[in-house]
Amino acid sequence: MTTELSPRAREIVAVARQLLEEKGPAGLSMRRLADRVGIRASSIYKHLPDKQALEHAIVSTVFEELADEFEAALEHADPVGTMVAIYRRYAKDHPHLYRLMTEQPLQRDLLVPGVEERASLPARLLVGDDPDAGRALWAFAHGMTILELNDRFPPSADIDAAWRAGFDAFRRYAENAQ
Amino acid sequence: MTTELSPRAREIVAVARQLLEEKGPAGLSMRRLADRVGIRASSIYKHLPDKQALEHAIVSTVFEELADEFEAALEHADPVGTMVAIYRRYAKDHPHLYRLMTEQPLQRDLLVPGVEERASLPARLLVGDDPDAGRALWAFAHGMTILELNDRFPPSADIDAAWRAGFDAFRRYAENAQ
DNA sequence: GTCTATATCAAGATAGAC
DNA sequence: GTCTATCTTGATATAGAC
Repeated sequence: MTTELSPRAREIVAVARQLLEEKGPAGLSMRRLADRVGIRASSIYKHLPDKQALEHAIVSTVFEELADEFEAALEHADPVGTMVAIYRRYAKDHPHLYRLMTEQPLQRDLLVPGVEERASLPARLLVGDDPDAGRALWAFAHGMTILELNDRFPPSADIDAAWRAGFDAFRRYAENAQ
Repeated sequence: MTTELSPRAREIVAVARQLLEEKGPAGLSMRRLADRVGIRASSIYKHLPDKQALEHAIVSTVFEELADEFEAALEHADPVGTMVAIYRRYAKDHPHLYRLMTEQPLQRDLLVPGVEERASLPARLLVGDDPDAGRALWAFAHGMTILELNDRFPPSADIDAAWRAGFDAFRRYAENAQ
């Protein structure tokens, strides 16, 4: 459980997160992590059971960070647009974290309880009271984000325009539903 | 270049594809592949320069297969709906192939020339003459697909309904644009 | 075009001393 | 809570004989 992490474990997780952001998933090995922390790889296992736990602890910090930003966006004039912009921005600034967070099934019992819900609650508020449309919008945002990260759009593509088109489609959908 | 693959190389690629589908990316090693083919790992390098080339050869076969299915869908009454259904279905039936195809930047010079375009041409036809909306729809479809594969929707989510909501949003968007 | 043999490197994880 | 030493497993890839 990430909830009961010791202060020392939290330090290690913070270093691991930095390492991942810098070097990518292949760069996050227990040995390299230990090097940065200044201890031996075997010592990490005194603080965290295994690599999976480490990764999920990192993901928890990301969820918390995103949730904070989303909640702050509720104050803005256009919260929906702001949150989508935050989402896109965050992925661009932290591509490896974004991948870690989305590119694999989560083991939810390894997360800090509640963080996933906190980070997804704003998304559920986006499209009126329609959770299905909310998930569809999330899928669109994730699709755009990850396809861009993976360089899957042709060089000629106007990615901003694609974001606008999809966003408009969902906005109109939400308006007509009311 | 995948274009100039020898018949023997093609056999190896076909076995590799099967292996990937069965065991996932971690299961696709040169050794295991060689085992299945009935030769030694080192012999593979007489037919394919490296693993990257092997993976891109597999991806090319997938593009071709998908393109064929998409083009056949043009005959249907509702080609748009049919293609989206094909897309979703294909990913569900071949999750590892789908991941291989989408979860990394492609090195396009390693693909059979033209296959990517063939597979994406139907997608571009979906939303009128608006390539931005077409890309947005693709992003939506990919997002839904990969989030479902990665088990990222909560158990309570009605995934069919989310597909419908997003699809409706884009359909209405396309109708209003005309 | 296949083989044997090997280079090279890396990973996650554990045992047990201190 | 840290260490040394080690286990176990795996990978991609090359050299050179046949």
